[in-house]
Amino acid sequence: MTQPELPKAYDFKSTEPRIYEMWEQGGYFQPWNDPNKPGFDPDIKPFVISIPPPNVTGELHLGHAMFVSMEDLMIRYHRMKGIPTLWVPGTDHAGIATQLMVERDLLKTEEVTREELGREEFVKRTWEWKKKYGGIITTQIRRLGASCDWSRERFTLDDGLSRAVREAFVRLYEKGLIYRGPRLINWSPGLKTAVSDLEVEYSEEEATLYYFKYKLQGSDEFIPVATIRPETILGDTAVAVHPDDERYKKYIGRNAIVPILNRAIPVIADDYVSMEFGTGALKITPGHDPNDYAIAQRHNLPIISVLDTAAKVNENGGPYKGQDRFEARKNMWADMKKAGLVIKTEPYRTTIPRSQRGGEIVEPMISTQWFVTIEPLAQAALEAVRDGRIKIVPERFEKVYFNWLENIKDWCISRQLWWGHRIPVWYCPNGHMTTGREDPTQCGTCGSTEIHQDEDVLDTWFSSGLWPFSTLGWPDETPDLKYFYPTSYMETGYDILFFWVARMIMLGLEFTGEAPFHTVYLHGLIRDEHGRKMSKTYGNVIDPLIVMDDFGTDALRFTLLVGSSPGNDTSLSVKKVEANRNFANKIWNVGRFVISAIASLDHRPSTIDNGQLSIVDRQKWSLADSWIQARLRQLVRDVERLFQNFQYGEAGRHIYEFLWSDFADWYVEIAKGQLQDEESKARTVETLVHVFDTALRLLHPFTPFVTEDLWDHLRNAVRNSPVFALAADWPNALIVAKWPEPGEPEEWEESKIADFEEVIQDPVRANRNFHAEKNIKPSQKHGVTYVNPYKAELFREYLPTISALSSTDVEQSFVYEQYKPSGAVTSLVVGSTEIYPILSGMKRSEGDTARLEKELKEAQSHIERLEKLLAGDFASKAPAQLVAKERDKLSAYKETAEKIKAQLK
RNA sequence: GGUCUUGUAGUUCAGUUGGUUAGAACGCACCGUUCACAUCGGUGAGGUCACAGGUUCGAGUCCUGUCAAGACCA
Repeated sequence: MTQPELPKAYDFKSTEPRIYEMWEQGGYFQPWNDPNKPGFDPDIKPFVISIPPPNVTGELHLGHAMFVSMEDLMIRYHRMKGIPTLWVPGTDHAGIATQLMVERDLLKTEEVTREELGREEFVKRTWEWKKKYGGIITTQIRRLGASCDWSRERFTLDDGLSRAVREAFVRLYEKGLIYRGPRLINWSPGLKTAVSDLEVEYSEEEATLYYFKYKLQGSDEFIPVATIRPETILGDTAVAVHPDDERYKKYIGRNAIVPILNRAIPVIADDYVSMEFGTGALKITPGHDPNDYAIAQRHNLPIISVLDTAAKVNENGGPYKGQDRFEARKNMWADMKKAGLVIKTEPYRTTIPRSQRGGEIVEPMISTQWFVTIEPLAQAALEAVRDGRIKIVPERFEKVYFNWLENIKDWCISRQLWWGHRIPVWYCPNGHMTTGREDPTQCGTCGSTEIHQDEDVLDTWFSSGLWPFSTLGWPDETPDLKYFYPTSYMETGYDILFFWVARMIMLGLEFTGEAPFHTVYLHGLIRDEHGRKMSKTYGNVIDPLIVMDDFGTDALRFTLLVGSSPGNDTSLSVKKVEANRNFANKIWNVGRFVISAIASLDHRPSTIDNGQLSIVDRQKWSLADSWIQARLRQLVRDVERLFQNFQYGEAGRHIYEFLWSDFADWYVEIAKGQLQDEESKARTVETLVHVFDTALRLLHPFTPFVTEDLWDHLRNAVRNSPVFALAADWPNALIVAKWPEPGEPEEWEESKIADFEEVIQDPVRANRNFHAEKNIKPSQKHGVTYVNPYKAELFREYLPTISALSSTDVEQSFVYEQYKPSGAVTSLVVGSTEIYPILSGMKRSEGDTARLEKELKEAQSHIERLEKLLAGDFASKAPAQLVAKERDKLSAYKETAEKIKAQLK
């Protein structure tokens, strides 16, 4: 049976879409145990991940590539383990981000603002925008190979999820955990909306500290005060000093006069004021500063707001009314200067609150907003992690999580936007509020029909906080919710631990009574090759789509997965991706070799009579066969252990190492010889198939495309060959092939590995090294004499293998237990083996002697070190096994040293 | 100010119950290719594991401190 020739290089461009199509059409992304289908077994525990929903109108960036690669790996691993596996995909409406995008576009294309368009029309346009561009991100996620169940795709503004949001709001409202009221919040003047504490970023910047005089009423005395924001003087309602401050004690209880406005305000005493800092006196602006707000609460001070929603001075600002906050600052200071109230200004480094979106300076303002009373929710969320119901990987983030929840403030959930879930509360002219699961037609208190709905929408994170269960049908007790909830892992970046993860935990516990997942795995952020943040200004942004075009999805995935460890940032360079493209190509070519070997079995070999495969008969294995099988068994164990510990990168490196260094560089080279021999041919093919098949399975979660495609070719080749029985229980696609099960370590593994190293690897390396050193070309075949007192038999048996791998002449080579060369000939010593290349006219040179001396020195230093070690407390206190190991090492070094000494005589 | 992370080869990083003079990739130097692969093979150079103490028979790994870079929270 002839196989169609595979191309010399792996062609990811044509392969990836074809394979993805095959998976999706094959229904492999759907859980095999499905509560909506016949034959469902509720007792089998599923593995579930909810995708961190990307912005519906977003474009793929490396952050997406990272989480998709990581989650797909987790999903594929569990799927191959035979567990019913569900990965729920979906997108987020991303209130501010999307609204801004649409607004910008409308302004550009139609030159209209959203206000001109009106709310209804604007929301309609945004939906159109979503329909037009909403598919881009999911298409791109598919390109990454994401094996999520697209039949269960959700969007946060879908009817179902909107109903969940409504239900959640109403329940919290009815429980008294949601309230509305004026509070000091963070206001974004550009976006004209409130933002939560989390959406404010603090950056350290150069600012100016303004010192001025707060005159006391009816006197020329004054208290010196400093401020960063002079315009807020307009809203001052007190001057505060420390109660023990000798300088200002006498003024407590008197009145001070607000500059320009000439309002009288009290001088108060409060412990909060630091005597050492600045002038030791503080102006209190409760309307525009959180600390001042707290002080005002303690002292029952009035609160004056001096800015409007655009951060322009309002009617409380007297002459500055209508001026922008920064303009008013300048003008006011000039006026104060004229009035002789200015002391000085000095540069000052301070933290400035800026909007996470857009970067404008956020203004603390008094505003009527909706809040969630967070304390009871936070307590429950703390408890869930403390008692181990939820585990965070890596563990150190638990501390960060505790810290945040222990100091949490109420969550401002209303946003003055149009794109989002509108707050389900209606007001009547009598000031009553009505909420409910259905839209009311009249006021629930007074029955008035003149009701209108709250204009605001909910914070985007309110809906994403419900994501793990809202996507499964909550609040309905759907079959999906019953079976797939709680989910298993929550995998995401540590940057949204508070924004998203903590809120999912709080809301999940509140609404379902259960932790929404049992494990939180946090990955790091991706930086450029020098560890810098990627940003458009630096111009160091790597576009995953271009990388995939150039090197393939597998290469990108492998790079991200292997280059990262839990919770740590990772640097990505295109070079690394290129190297991993080479890895994909390497596997491809190893596959071509294995397949061609299978195809070369043109008749039924005697070794596989009666369907009995020789693979199970270890007696017939060559040393190389045993070695690669032992290494494979080790690999399977290592990978399993590392996966259990979330060490995915390390697992990937092990597989890479095995495939490239062990399998391709050694076993395949040896197999070439074994395939020439009718006696060993079939057994070798079986070994090649078994090892390669297993390795492909292990690698599949990392690089799904190339492994799936190769495995398909492999299976076809096996099925059409005399060794067809090897693939008897293989399924139709690698994606659902059985994950290799680790076996207990067996006695023979270590000894075979040791033999292989001593009899094959070490001599071959020694010969190659010698050839490189002497510049001997592979075509210059020569014989070699090997001398080993313990394993001469093995050396004799594998002399052809050693010779083939080291380009020496097997016919002219010999093996002895004992041997005394005549005269000073070239020699190599490795372990207990002496190697004498047989070369006419090749006498020992100075270089050879120098090399031997260097090796002797090395051996002697080891001997010295080990003798010292074994003479000390190590021998009595260390585990016996370890001591024995070191003793063996010592005697081996001694033997080597003796042999080298003999050579040098 | 508080908490945390990182500091290992020229570069980017591994190195998870402490086990014995440290690994990979890329880069570099030299050699090589008829039959899986130049997206390749072979050989080699390159590190006092930031620094100083401590615990231990034994420390890159644990503890303390210092220095440097960074993150988060105030």
